[in-house]
Amino acid sequence: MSELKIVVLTAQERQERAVTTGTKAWELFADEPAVIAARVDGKLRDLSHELTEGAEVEGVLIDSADGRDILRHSTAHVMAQAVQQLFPEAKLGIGPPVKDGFYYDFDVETPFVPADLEKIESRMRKIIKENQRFSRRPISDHDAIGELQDEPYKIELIGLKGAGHSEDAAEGAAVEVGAGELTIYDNLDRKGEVVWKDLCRGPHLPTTKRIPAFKLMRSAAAYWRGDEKNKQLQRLYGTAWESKEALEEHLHLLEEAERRDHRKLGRELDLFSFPDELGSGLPVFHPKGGVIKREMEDYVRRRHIEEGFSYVGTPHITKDGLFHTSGHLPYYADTMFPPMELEGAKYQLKAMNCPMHNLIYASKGRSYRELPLRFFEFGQVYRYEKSGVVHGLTRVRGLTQDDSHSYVTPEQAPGEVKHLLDFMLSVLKDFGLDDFYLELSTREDSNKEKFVGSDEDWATATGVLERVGAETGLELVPDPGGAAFYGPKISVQAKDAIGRTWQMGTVQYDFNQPAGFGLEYQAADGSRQQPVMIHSAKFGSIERFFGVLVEHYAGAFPPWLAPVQVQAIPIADRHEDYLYDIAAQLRRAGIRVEVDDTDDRMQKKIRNAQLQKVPFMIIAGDKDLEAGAVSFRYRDGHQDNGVPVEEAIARVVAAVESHEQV
RNA sequence: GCCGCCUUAGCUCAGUCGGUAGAGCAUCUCACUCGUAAUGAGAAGGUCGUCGGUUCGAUUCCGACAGGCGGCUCCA
Repeated sequence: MSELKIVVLTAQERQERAVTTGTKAWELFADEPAVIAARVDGKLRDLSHELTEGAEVEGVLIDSADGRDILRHSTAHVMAQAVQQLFPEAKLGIGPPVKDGFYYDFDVETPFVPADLEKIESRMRKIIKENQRFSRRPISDHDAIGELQDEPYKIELIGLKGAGHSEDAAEGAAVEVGAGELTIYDNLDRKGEVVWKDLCRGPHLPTTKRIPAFKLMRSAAAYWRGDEKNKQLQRLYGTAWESKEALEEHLHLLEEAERRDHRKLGRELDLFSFPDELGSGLPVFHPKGGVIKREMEDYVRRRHIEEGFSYVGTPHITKDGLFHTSGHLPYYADTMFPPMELEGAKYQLKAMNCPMHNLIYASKGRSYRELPLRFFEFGQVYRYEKSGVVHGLTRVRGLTQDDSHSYVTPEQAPGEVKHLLDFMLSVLKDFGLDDFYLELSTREDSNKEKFVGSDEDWATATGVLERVGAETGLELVPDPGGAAFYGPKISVQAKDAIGRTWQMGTVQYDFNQPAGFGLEYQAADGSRQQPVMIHSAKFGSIERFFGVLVEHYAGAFPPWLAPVQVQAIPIADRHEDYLYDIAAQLRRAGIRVEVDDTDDRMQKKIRNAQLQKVPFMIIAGDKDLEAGAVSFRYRDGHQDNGVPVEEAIARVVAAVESHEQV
């Protein structure tokens, strides 16, 4: 038997080894149970992969990103097998790993119900116990089509791959057909007989028993190949992890997210509500939510003025001609509330502010000396979002944008984009969000009719955003096809306290609307030139940002945002006057303070303040009165007793002014 | 918009295999005045989401609509 020279890579070293011909990858990792696949010459392979001369091999650990994907993909196969055993008529769609889990789509007569998930889950446990082997088998397109006669969706994928479209077949389709030759994975029982099979690129775990922990999460419908014109399949979502502990941790994180849900906290903390009488997606802010909203607005208005913006105001409704001029109507009509007819004209609710700002720009002749000219307002807009997408404060039908438009010369554009990005990031940081990445949304060349403007203009605009985005040093993730019809955009994605990302503000480069509105300025040489306008919203929408803040802080806002900053609690009635006096002093210092003079017991008052997540409790009894002091209790339960009144007030004021969390 | 599920007091939820409903918290009243997460007693509060149908009778069964939840598609 001849020898092969191979290289085994680990994080630490590169080890050259000689092995006999026919050696499989698993033989290198036989004493490493956490290795569930191999990376051979940079490509992920099954452990059963046969090594060739010169191969560079690295073990893939089950708890690595690739390892988890493989684990989840294999678990998806187990689920699909269970489904087809229980529902033999189910046809297979696509079953890829996704963030934190996996799904598999099925075409079934009747949608799955929760009880089905339990049945499927227990069948999956049985399959896992059977220790089925995942066995890879290359196959020609022709033979695969013959073998998969009962799986019409798989055959469609093969057809698309044959036509060279495997990558756009559907999100996740690549895990089924990939590029190059097709493979089928056979699930073999202990006797080596094929019990199930699926078209799949792999790689997979060696056997089903290598799935340490999984759980089915929910069922939902999903359009075949992600297109709403196609049939809806039934999608089952599950998750799988390298250990029971990791699964528990994941489930715990989901619970934590539920605990932070802004819809729940909004009710509990009396911040806002969605009265049915108003209609879906139309929030009202209660007094406590109003405090937070006003603090946000006051802050961001002041910052805009500091950054050279002029505060302007525009109406909520306009004749529809304006949106024809701006070019919105052909592209955006579906998302706008339908027009109302009055005096022979059609009036529409405002869905975006930019056209109105353009009118302010156009209200008089403009000189190059005025540029950059920056307008800003809290523009309330109304968008007829499809009923199924409305979601708490993060997706509403009536929203307020902290919307600005900078009118600049083409030469000034890169500088202004940078100005806006830096500004936006500093705003987010002041609200306690400091982990970001950027997304660059561009035109999709294959779908040009969705976008207005020449290739040259798009290239210029995209180039500017890309360059400036890169200069921030933040990760810049491409989002082809995500641009507005009038120009490309950069959006800021912020990570919250438990690692979820939210789309916040945007910067958009627009060369179309200035042309549509005939905007111009007189240049130094006396000629008339067209400005570039740059749209930007720092929060994005006040409502969404509000919702994100609630979840980020889990309702425990830093003092400067907290609706009630100080809850004063007397030990007994006789201490109330003392606290009224301190409260008056705090109010004069601009602090939002309440004295709890209900006839609850003092323990109950503390509980209530705690549940309302008030940052400072100031408690006073006989001891404090004597000493001219108060006692602090913080949200984490820790106390600071006997603090002189003056010092106590200074402490609260300092915390509010510094925007710090306590 | 599409698929599935859900809607009982302000909130969280029981319940009625078809005979018009109950708890805890919150609210109000009274008593208690208390040192760091729930004092006690009492009262009040619901045309069981809306509208139709079936039925002697519907909160319960059926349908439509509205609102919500989880996804898909879309998006600030």
